[in-house]
Amino acid sequence: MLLNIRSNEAYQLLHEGTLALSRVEEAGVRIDTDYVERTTSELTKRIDGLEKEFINTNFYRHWQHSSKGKVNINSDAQLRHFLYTIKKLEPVKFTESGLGSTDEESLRKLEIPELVQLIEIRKLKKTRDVYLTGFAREQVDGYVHPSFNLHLVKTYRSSSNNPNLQNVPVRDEEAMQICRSALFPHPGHQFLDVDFKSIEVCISACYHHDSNMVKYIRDKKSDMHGDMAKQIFIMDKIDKKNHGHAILRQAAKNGFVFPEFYGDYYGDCAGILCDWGKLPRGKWTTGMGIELDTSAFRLSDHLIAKGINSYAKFESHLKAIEDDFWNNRFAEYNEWKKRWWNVYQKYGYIDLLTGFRCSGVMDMKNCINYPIQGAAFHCLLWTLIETDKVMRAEKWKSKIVSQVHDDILLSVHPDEMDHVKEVVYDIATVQLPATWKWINVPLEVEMKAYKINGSWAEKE
DNA sequence: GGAACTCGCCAC
DNA sequence: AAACGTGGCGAGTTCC
Repeated sequence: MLLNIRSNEAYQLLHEGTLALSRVEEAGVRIDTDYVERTTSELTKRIDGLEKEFINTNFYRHWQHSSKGKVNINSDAQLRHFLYTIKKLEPVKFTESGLGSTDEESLRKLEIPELVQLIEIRKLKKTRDVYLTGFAREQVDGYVHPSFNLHLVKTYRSSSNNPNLQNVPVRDEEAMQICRSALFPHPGHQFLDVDFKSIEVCISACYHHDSNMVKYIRDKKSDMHGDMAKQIFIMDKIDKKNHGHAILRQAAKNGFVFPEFYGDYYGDCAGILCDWGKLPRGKWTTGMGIELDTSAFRLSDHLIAKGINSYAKFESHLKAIEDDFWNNRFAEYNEWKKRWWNVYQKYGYIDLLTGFRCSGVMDMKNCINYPIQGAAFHCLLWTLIETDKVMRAEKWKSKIVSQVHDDILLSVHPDEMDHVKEVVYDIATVQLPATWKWINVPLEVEMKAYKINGSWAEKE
């Protein structure tokens, strides 16, 4: 990756960031090696059992019978050949190089029970082989010391390896429990997680200054995702305390707002939202899709009542919303996107607000996303550097132990907890915006403490 | 026979 | 036409 540094300040950020992250690496994260060993062999037993079950199915026998040599159930190539050439099933999607996909989504959509078993085996193997054995391999005297790199990523974000602590499962409850139960703060400490709230949305506003977007960020009573949920699901109001409303708001956020910000379009959003809501691609009738308030009231009932009774109608509904989103609600953001793309096409590069330059082959989505992702991460990096300075000056027992894009993980001595929180809060929300004058919206952080001596799976 | 590579998948 | 960016693994292929 070409590091193109355009200011002394940018140089200084990387220089100090590298030193601060080397201290994070040195501090390390404690691992319970007995737990890792025990759990690895438990997982192996479970995987062996599941594989025996799988091998006893007619599906597997057919697969083996159709194959020249011994079937390797871990081989996507062999599975692909069996499903799409031997059984002549129609792939639901294709890989980059045009082959039938065998990823989880594809296997689920084929609705073959044995493939669900295979998905479970894949998941457990990944948990065991990538995470648990990775931790065991990398640990030295009961601590892992992941590298945090600042020179590898073309967006000027960071990356992590040996082991990678930036992709430890969290959304999948079972995988999260298994992996994060291995990782601990320093003895007598507790983890503290500091998270910038919607930092990429905030940083995007620093580039485009869209007045409606700035209003959404500044006005705590406004609710962008709630407003989009109202529009997408045709509702008068969204009450965050109502469960049915809350899930619709979440769907609007993950199925429309973020995809649109990243450069996706209404057609994909329709697919994402219908998959999420368990609605089919064709005509909709009563009683379809996920439950809203009660089991009697389903998503299709709600949408049909609003005049949307098919996938096609929902898609054109989203098309109109997208049009309103970019040409009305966030028209200034949209103008910025066009200007930014023109700048790249004319000069061959774009500059981040933090003094770094992105060049090379980029499409329009890259041009929009790189500077936002990079500068957002630089807010985190600046916060980490300044926290590290205070930590050393005041000789804290507490340490910074990890970092991922908009999130800092500390191992905190309980006596220092209140002070650490205060210092980090002040650096992130007061000192940072005061230092980088281009930050034109308030920044917020959320802090979550974990149990004393508790693993990374045990929130307080 | 092993190193180095690509692909596909999947975790964030 | 159609989601940004990573790291790491196993399978399979190619090269020496």
